[in-house]
Parts: sequence; structure tokens; C-alpha cells
Amino acid sequence: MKKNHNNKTLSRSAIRRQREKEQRYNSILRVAESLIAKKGYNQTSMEEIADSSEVSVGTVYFYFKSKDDILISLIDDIGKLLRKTIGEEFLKSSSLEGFRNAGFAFFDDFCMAYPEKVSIIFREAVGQGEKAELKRNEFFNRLTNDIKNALIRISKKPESSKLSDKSLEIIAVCIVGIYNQVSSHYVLFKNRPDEIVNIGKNAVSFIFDGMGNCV
Amino acid sequence: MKKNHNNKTLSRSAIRRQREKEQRYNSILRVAESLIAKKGYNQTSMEEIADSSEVSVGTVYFYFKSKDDILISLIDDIGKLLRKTIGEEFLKSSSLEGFRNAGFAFFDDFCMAYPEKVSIIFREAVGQGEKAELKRNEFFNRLTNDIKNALIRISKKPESSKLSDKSLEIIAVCIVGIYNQVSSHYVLFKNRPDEIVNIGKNAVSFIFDGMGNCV
Amino acid sequence: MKKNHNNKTLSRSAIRRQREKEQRYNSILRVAESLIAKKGYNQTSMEEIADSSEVSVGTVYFYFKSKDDILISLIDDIGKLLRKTIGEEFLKSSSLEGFRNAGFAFFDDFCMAYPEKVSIIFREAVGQGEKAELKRNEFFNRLTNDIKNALIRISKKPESSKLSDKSLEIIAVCIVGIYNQVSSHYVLFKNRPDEIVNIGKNAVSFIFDGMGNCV
Amino acid sequence: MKKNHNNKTLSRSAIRRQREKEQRYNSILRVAESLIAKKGYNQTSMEEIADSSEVSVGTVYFYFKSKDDILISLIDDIGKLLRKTIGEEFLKSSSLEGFRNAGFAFFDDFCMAYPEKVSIIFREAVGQGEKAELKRNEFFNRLTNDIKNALIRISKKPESSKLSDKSLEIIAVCIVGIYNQVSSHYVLFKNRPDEIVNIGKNAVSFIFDGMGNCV
DNA sequence: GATGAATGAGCGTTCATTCAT
DNA sequence: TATGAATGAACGCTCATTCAT
Repeated sequence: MKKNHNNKTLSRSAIRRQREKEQRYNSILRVAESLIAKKGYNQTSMEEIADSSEVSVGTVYFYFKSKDDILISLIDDIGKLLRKTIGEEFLKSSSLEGFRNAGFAFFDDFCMAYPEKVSIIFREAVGQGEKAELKRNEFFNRLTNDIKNALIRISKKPESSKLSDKSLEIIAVCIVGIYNQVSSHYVLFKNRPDEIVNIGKNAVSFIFDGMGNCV
Repeated sequence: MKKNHNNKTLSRSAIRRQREKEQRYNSILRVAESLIAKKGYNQTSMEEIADSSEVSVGTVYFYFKSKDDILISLIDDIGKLLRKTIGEEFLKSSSLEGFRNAGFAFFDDFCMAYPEKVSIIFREAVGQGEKAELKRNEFFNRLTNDIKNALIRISKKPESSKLSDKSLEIIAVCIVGIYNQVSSHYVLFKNRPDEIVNIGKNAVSFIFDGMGNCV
Repeated sequence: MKKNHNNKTLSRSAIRRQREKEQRYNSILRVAESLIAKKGYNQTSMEEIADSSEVSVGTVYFYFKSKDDILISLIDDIGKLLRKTIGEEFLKSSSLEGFRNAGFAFFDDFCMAYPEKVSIIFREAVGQGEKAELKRNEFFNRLTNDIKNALIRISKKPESSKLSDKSLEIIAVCIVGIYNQVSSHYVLFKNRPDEIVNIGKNAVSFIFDGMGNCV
Repeated sequence: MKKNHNNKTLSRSAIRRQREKEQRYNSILRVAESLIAKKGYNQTSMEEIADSSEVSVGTVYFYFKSKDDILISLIDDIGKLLRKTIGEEFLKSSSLEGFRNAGFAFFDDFCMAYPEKVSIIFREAVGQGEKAELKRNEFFNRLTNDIKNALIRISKKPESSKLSDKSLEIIAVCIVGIYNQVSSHYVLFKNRPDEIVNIGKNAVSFIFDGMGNCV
């Protein structure tokens, strides 16, 4: 049974209120995500976010301490989902297969389902102040590390020519760059997510070959 | 002999004035580049650009019709230099060698010499309104096309397995993505351009292998 | 035995509740006093007062009908204590001695024991809207009157040269001004309440002499 | 002839523009003084100051970098005028006469002519943030010092009983307190500046006697 | 009595842009 | 050409107050 911070059992109504609070938090965040993806971070005002969320400006500030905080929360949110989506594919297989699947998971699934999230993480969150920059770098570092670690696992096999960790890191950075650019190129500025399927296949091929000499 | 728009011969002083005008234009643009790279586009005001350029705000508006116009001019400027730097390497050789050289020209030369330009084109110009977005996409499209065309030239050789133009385009996009991410990762947010040499070597290797099956 | 407003005998628990209510009222008022003295009236929010009092915002509003009301209650509270402290000394003696003692009671005792109260009444409550102004003026008028009445009692002695009541009022105002300025000068903005002892002696001397011709 | 910062002779129009700029600065400052004295600092918005000054909000910010800056400029302005008014009287005579004249200059002249300035320096500027507090203390310290120095000059005469500098400082603080309280009591909260003449006479008497034993 | 989420008017400040000189 | 004073819409944010639970 749920307990509150005093370790007391929460009443029914307290549980309901808690749930509603979380729902409102998420509701505002999703509205902000949508507006920022559509209009751009600087062109989206707190008042618009409040209006579209059907709450007052004060309520937005009750849930987020600043506009910056909204962006950072979005980066966090999207970053986690993205790492989860791709990362799970890496783990399902310890071979090159994982890389192929992760690429498809990103290009074919994530980009199709969440073009707005792609827009935020790869475009709108860029160059928006120090804190957002740090959060974004944190995400990119982690994603890069995920890939690097997967590369290390693969390259441990005896038949592979040994590459230094530094080299593997750079390869990981290259792979992230492909994810970034391909999704931006086709999802965002071309506005043709319909072609993304074939695109994914080709991008994955490129990555696959690029990694050729490290396995 | 120089002629003006009425096809009249320009006087000595007119020529001098013309030259001074161009110098002032460039002076303002370089100052803006430096400030925007250092502080960010939104955090850089027209007044700051004027002050640092040692001219009045009105003068800045004489040379550029809006703040947006400055950013667009910068994207244009930097984009041209970048395409020239990389593109020339592509043209010097019609083999894979061109790709290697282009990579080095970018990672070892351009990033070292112009970190501010890298910052502008890959970070500060992102998500800053429709016009800048269009200009930036235009640059990316052209750069992608440069690479795609180089790929086509190479793949025309009989021994290469034939890939569709679309596939070659995607490979080109991937390569641009690597340029983007690697320079951002190491030049911008890692702040360690000293390591860039080895980085370039590895990134070029990755690209080289990634292209393996298209040549 | 305690009676409630319906003149019924209060139960044990009702008495306890009554006591707890008063304790909470005072607790909030003391917290507000401390915060306002430290941070300033405008820089202290109702939420801070609630948090520091370990109650909710709503509870603060249960005990005080507005933020203004808190300030007014503080002025009232502090004013009463101040008049009591000084006034009792006036009454203990009907001679000039009372003025000396009242001065010491203020400078040596009150200022040392309650620098926060001094801060509120002489600084933070100044210029904070009409109601607070009225309350503060009420306090100053009463304090001035206390002193004026003491002056009248003294000046009634036959040997004293007769001064008009108006003149005595002005002398009273001057004395209040000395209390105000000396305490502000040394307690508040000099931050050296340690010197206050000697200061008190000198201020009292000045007052004493200033009153010279009215007794 | 007027020179500009490049040591060049200023043109007629440049001189006129300079003059107009100063006039506008002063115009805004006087409007702010009037509004703040009437409505209180916190109840006066920048927009109101702009409207009453018949300029835009931006223009107010062109002349003053913040609302705080306006208040500080006012304290500076008023403080200087006040010290000049009183100080000159101190200097005209090196005897007790100077104290009498200074008192009249303040009570009979300054308070009558500039009740708004009195309101600002003794009421509205109180408790309005650190910077204003510092500026206000600076003024009070200087005024206190002016008086202290005058006391030292007087007490140097052989027939005077020697008081320590510290004691003289405290006497100076007391005198400032009388100025403060008397003007506040009668000019501000009583709203009867008409009685101020007799008030001044009595206050001066009090001061005069209070200083009795130091000369 | 007590809670704290919700409100929304109001404010200080910024800054791209204009235009008379 | 060059200047810089002037504009004013727009924005992020605060906080006293209310009220359903």
C-alpha cells in the first residue's frame, strides 16, 4: 500500500490527488513539447504553454520553476526514452545484430512515432543557454557511451582486430552523428518521414560497414 | 577599370569609399561571428555588435537589414568557405583519396582554424527561425550534394557495385552527420581541439569503411 | 473558569485547542518578524512565512487575513512592548530621572534584546502602504504622547518655566527622533550593537540637556 | 567653448541635443520623484513613470538602467541638495549660530519647498533593497559627519568642556534624528506643513540646549 | 482547522527596429 | 553614410489570495 513521506498510509483521496498532480505535470510537458517542436523554443511563450494546457501561467510555474526547466525536463525525458529504445536493442544481442536492430528501432520506430521528440532533442534544444547545453551534452555523452560499450563488448571477441577505446569512442560519436543528421535531414527539414524506412536501411548499412574493421 | 552601376568610370575616391564599405561590412560580420559564437545568438544584441564593431546601431542596420540577416549572412559565408575547403579536396582526386583528404581538411584544418565558424554553423544557427533554417538547410543540401556527386563519380567506375542515387544520397547525409557530430563533440562541447588530429584520423577511417561497399 | 463567546464553560480540550491556537498565532508572527527583519518586507513572501512556520499557506491566512495584516500585527505588537518598556520607566519617577531611565531601557535593553523588532518598527514598516503607515503613525503618536505627558507632569512643578503644550509636544517628537535615529544608526546600519552602551549614555545626555529649559 | 570627448568643438546642434538629453533626464527624475512621493515606491510602476513623463518605457530605461537606479539617483540628488542647504549655513558661522540657521534652513525652507523630497529621503527610500540602503546610509553618514565636524570646530574654543569625537558623533546623530522625525511627524504624516514655522523654532531650541554642554 | 494546488493581474526588463538629424 | 535617441510590443516571472477537499 502506498505510503506518504511520513510513512503513513495515504488516503484514497490523497492517492487520487497525487495521481492528478502527476497527470497535470505530464500534460503540461506534452503540450510544451508539441508547441516547441512546432514553433520553436524562443517563439513559444509561457503564456501559450499555459493556455494550451488549459491552466494558468502560475500553474505552469507551480510545476516547472522556469522556462529553462521545461526544456531541460524535455531533454531529460526524451533522452531517457531514446536511450531505452535504442539501448534495449543493443543488449538483446551481443553481436553486430544489435547495431542493426538499434538503427531500425531509431529510424523506423522512434522517428516515425515521435517526430516532435526528435525535433526537440536535435534542433530546438540546441544553443538555448548553458543549462540546456549541459543537459543535452549529458544525454549525448551517455548515448555515445552506450554505443561505445556495445562496441567494446563486440570487439572483445578474439577474431577482431584490437582498436583502442579512444577509437571506439570516436566510432560511437560517428554513429550518433549519423542518427542525428539522418533524422534531421529526413524527418525535420525534408518533412518526409514516409521515406524513413528505406533511409533507415541505408543508414544502418553505412554504419555496419563503417564498423567493419573493428569487429 | 572599375565601373559603377551607371557604367561610368569610378573616381579614385569612389573606389576608396567602395573598399571602405566592404571592409566595414566584413568587420561587422566578423565581430558578430565572434560574439555569437561566444555568447550565443539570442544572448547577443544588436547594440553589442555595434559597440564591438565601433559603429552605431544605425550603421549596423545600414549594412544588414535585420539581425536575422546577419545570421543568414554568416551561414552563407561560413557555408561557402566550408564547401570550398572540403569541396576542393573532393575535386583534386576522383578516387576514394578525395574523401580521405576532405575529412582531414575539415577535421585537421578547418576545425582548428575556425572553431567559431564551426560553432555558428553547427550550433548557434540551429533553431533560430524559419529563414535561418532555410539557409542552413540550403547549405546542408549543397554539402550533401557535393558529397553525393563525388560518390557518383566514384561509383561510375566499372568495378563498383551499383547503388541507387538515393542510397548514395543517404551515405552522403551520413558523412555530413559525422562531420557535424564529431566536430561538435570534440571542438565545441569537449573543448579539446588539441585531440582533434587523432579524432580526424579515426572519423575518416569510419567514413572510409562505411563507404566500402559502394566503391 | 474560562468561558467561550457563548458564555459556556469551556471543556478541557477546548481550552487546550484555544491555547494551541494562540501558540500557533504567535509562532507565525515571530517567524514573520524574523524573516521580515532579515530579508525585508517586500522580499518576504507568504509562502516563506508558511514554510518557516511549518504550516501551509492557507493556515497563515487562517490566522492573518492578509500580508498587510501581519505587518500591522507586528507594528502593534512591537509598539506595545516598546511603549511598555519605556513607559514604565517614565512612570516610576515623576522627575527627570524617568527620562534617563527610559533612555537606558531603550538603548541598553531593548535594542540589545530585540534588534529585529527595532528593524521592523524603524525600517521595514516604513513606506509599506496606507494601513501600515496609519498603524505606525498611531504608535509614534502614542509614544510621543507618553513622553509629552511625562514632560507635562514634570513641567507642572512651580520652579519650571512654563512651556506651551505644543512646545512640549515638539520636544517629545525630538526625543522620539533621537531614539529612532540612534538605534537605526548603530543597531541597524552600523551593525555594531556592542557599542550601544556608550551610545545610550551620550544620547541620554543630549536629551537631558535638550530638555534643560523646560524643567 | 564647449568641447566633446574628442576635444573637438561641439556643433550648435550637438550642444542643443546634449542639453535636451539632460532636460529629459531631469524631467523623468522629477516625475518619478513626484509619483513615488505621492504613491509610494512599490506602488509606482515604470510604465506610470514613462506615461507621466510622456515618453516610452524604453526611454526611461535609456536614461536609467533600472527602477532601483531611479531611486538611487533620487537619493543622491536629494541628499546633495539637502547637504548643500544645511551645510552652507553651518559654514557661514563658526559659532552656535550656524546650528540655529541650519535648523531654520531645513525646517522653514527645505521642508516647505520640497515636501516630496523629504518624503522620499525619509520614508519611501527606506527598506527598498540593499543598494538603496547603502546609498541612503552614505547620505546619512555624510550629513552626520558635516554636523560632527561643525561640532568639532565649535568645541575647539578654549572655554568649551572637551567631549570626545565619539560623543560629538552621537550628538550629530541625535540632531539628524530630530531633523528626520520632526519633518516626518509634521510634514509627512500630519500633513500640516503650515505649522512648520513654530515647529522649527522649538526643534532648534531643543537641539541648541542639547548641545549646551559641548560648547 | 488545515492543506496546497490554482489563479491571474501586474511588473520589471529587454531589444530589434526606426528615423530625424 | 552615420548616428543614437526613442519606441513599444513582448516576455518571463512573482506572489498575494482563494477555495475545494
